[in-house]
Amino acid sequence: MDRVSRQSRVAKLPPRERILDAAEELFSREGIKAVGVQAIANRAETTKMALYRHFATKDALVEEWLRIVAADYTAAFDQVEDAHPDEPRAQILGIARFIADGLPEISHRGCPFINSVAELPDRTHPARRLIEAHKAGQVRRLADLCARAGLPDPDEAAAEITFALEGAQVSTQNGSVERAGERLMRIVEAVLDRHSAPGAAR
Amino acid sequence: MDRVSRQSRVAKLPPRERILDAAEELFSREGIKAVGVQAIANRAETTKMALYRHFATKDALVEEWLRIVAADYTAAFDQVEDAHPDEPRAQILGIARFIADGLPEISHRGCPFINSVAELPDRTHPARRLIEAHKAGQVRRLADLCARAGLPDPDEAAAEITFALEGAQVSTQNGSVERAGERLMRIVEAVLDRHSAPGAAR
DNA sequence: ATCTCATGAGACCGATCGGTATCGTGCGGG
DNA sequence: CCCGCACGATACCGATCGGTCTCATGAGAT
Repeated sequence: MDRVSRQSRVAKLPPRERILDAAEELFSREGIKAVGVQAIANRAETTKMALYRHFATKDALVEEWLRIVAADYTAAFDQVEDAHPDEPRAQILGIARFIADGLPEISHRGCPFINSVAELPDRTHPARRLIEAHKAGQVRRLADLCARAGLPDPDEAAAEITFALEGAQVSTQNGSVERAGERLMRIVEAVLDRHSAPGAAR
Repeated sequence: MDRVSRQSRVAKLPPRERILDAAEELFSREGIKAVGVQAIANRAETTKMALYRHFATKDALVEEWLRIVAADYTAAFDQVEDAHPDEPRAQILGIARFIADGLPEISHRGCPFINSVAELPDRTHPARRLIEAHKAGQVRRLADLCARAGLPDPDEAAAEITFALEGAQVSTQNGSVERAGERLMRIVEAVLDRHSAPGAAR
């Protein structure tokens, strides 16, 4: 995610890095199918040949791009957890805050995973497998935090929080809900409260 | 939504209908960009020329397809509301039930609107405008029902329900959450309870 | 019986797709 | 010093893209 801010122009990085930067920019802005390898090479100020020297196929580049995005998310979540050691509730809220704060930037462009899955209907495609593994890992991670927070049904709580996180991104992308960030935070707090309330299991 | 079940083959419908049926099938299964007009014509057992006699461009066909899908959803919601006249809470739960019941069918294919937005990054594209208008209308509709149900903050409640509906579809598509339907229903019930509770405004 | 017009069939267009081959050049390590 | 190798530029490949054109045919209305 901090990969985007790199200036990437004057002090030229090696071609492979420039290609990945260009792919990040173009894939997340226009979509996978809408971007040709020539366009990526142009934006990376290199050539198609150089691209194919580092990546076997376009699909392999897509996969590597998604692998990096997933790693960035995971690293960001690690950082949030480290900021609140042994405070699972604060860690969950920190993750929600991280997504909420990202909404304005993501606005109308959308989550790269959600968008990419839409373009990868084949569940056996390596890139799609990567996304599904990443998302499943995030849900497990949330469930783990919920368990550590002492919630009696951590899987249910994690699922509810996940729905809210994904829904907030989708609804921001299509502009149907305003102030999605604040609402997202309120929802997550409410989920935590409801699940930790003693007799409130419906 | 019932358009899918049409047999559409032996007792041939007029070409325009067959083309729209083929578009529904292929666009929702493979995505917009992944499907060529030739493939649509083939599946509709007609020709590209016939297709272009009824639709000015591929984009126009995409737009018409989405218009029909949106109308189908709206009609389904109408039907749910009619089934529970003057019972806004039951109407809201009925809408959630409708989405929850659709999850297994949608499974791994995803919501056509969410998927299409991912392939339409240009917010001025007519098809994207149509989707955004539809989604905004659904949120307004939910907020209206929430208001009629006497909830003190109908916009907030509608946003929370919307997040849950969208999130459930996304998480079902990428396989990260099991039994999403049951969980969706529990969330919506909890949102209604929390917002109708007297002193519970945080 | 005839006229009309939507249809079906298929060739064709320029552009672009993902991917490959060729060749020149320049920089860095032995 | 010079040799190897990654790089850049360019041309090319077959396939497919969205979209157009021509023409034969067939069913319905008059």
